[in-house]
Amino acid sequence: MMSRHEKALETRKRILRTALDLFSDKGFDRVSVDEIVRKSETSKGAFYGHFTSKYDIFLEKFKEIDQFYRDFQNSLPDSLPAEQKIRKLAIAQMGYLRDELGRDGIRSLYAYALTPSVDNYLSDTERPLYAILEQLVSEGQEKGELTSSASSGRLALLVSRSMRGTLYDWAIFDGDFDLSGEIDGWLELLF
Amino acid sequence: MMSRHEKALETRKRILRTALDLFSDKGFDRVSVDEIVRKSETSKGAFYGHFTSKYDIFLEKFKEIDQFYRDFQNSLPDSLPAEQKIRKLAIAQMGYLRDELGRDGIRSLYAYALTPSVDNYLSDTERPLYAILEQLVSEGQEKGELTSSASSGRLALLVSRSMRGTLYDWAIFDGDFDLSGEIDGWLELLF
DNA sequence: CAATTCCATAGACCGCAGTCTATAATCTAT
DNA sequence: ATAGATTATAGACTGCGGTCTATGGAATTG
Repeated sequence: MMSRHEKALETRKRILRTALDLFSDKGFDRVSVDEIVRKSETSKGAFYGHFTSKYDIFLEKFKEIDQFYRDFQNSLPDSLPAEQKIRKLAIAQMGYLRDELGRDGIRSLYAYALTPSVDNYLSDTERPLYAILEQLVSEGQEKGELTSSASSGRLALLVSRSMRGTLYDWAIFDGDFDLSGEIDGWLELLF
Repeated sequence: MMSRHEKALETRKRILRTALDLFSDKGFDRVSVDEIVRKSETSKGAFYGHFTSKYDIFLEKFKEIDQFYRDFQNSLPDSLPAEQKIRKLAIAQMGYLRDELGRDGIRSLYAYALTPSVDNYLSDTERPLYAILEQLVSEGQEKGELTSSASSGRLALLVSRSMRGTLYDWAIFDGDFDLSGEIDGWLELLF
């Protein structure tokens, strides 16, 4: 027999699975919570017992990107100048987001981050992305490849802001430019 | 006697007035269309007859900024280097938006721009802001003050993207930095 | 094993933006 | 002036994300 707790985990998993399938199938905001609940044969009560919002589920998927960042960082050859590393990371990130979330997903994520009084993921400076960027910037500053006119933390923030700005524009301009090329040209100009 | 048309304009004005008052009073998303309709003694039918959405009303106000840009451009002394002009414009813009829309307003505007299939204002490259920026960039390029490694249109786009990125961050980071200072530091680094 | 507590879930319900339909007042044509 | 077309408006209605309440069965306690 299954314990109450085990059954609950099972329910959670079924909701998550169904939701992510539907999202990737129809796009985030063409899927309603009622539909998720119906298809997973659960209920609103179960849904909101396990997740704080529809977007919360979405974040589960988005958080995979943290692993992607870590893996990518490890795959970078040590010999590369820091500037190149940062640019490569940015390019890879853009490709990843485009393929995994798509314009619709980015749009939903960025809109959600604007919801008031929500601990949104984008503004969480504890994300691995910040740590990785800061480390790369520090490295570049030590080697004298990057300006030291600002702290590594600040430069990392500015780079991440560039990424957000580019992704935001990509979302509002209907994705009619190449994300990777755009961030690359941008960082080239910046450095 | 008032003509049908005149009465309609009157209704439109009353709705607009009431809505903007409520917005500035309580913040955009703490005001419901029902409340606007109740307080202006009209109806949903009237509301959506005159405006395509709740955000549409909001844009009416936002469009005032176009005049602000034009006025500001005219007030800039000719002698100033183009880079300085751009920075001054950016700083003034940030101050204006902070005071006129506030973090709440910016948040709503930026979230709305992400709504699918909406002709949003932010991505409208016909806005005066683009024309002004492009002109200033051209000027700087002619005088050799700015790089010519990219077209004036492209540089203007990148500057405007910087503004959006900064405003977006301001919104998601709870407005806990100084907008004007931030964009100034940013552009300084960029140029 | 019986009594009590706890908690995952079902689904009615709420407030919201936006749509649809009916209607009454005005405008146009004869 | 009257009949018919047009249109601004009222308000019922829909679909949505999210909340609240009730309940049945598992966990805990003696």
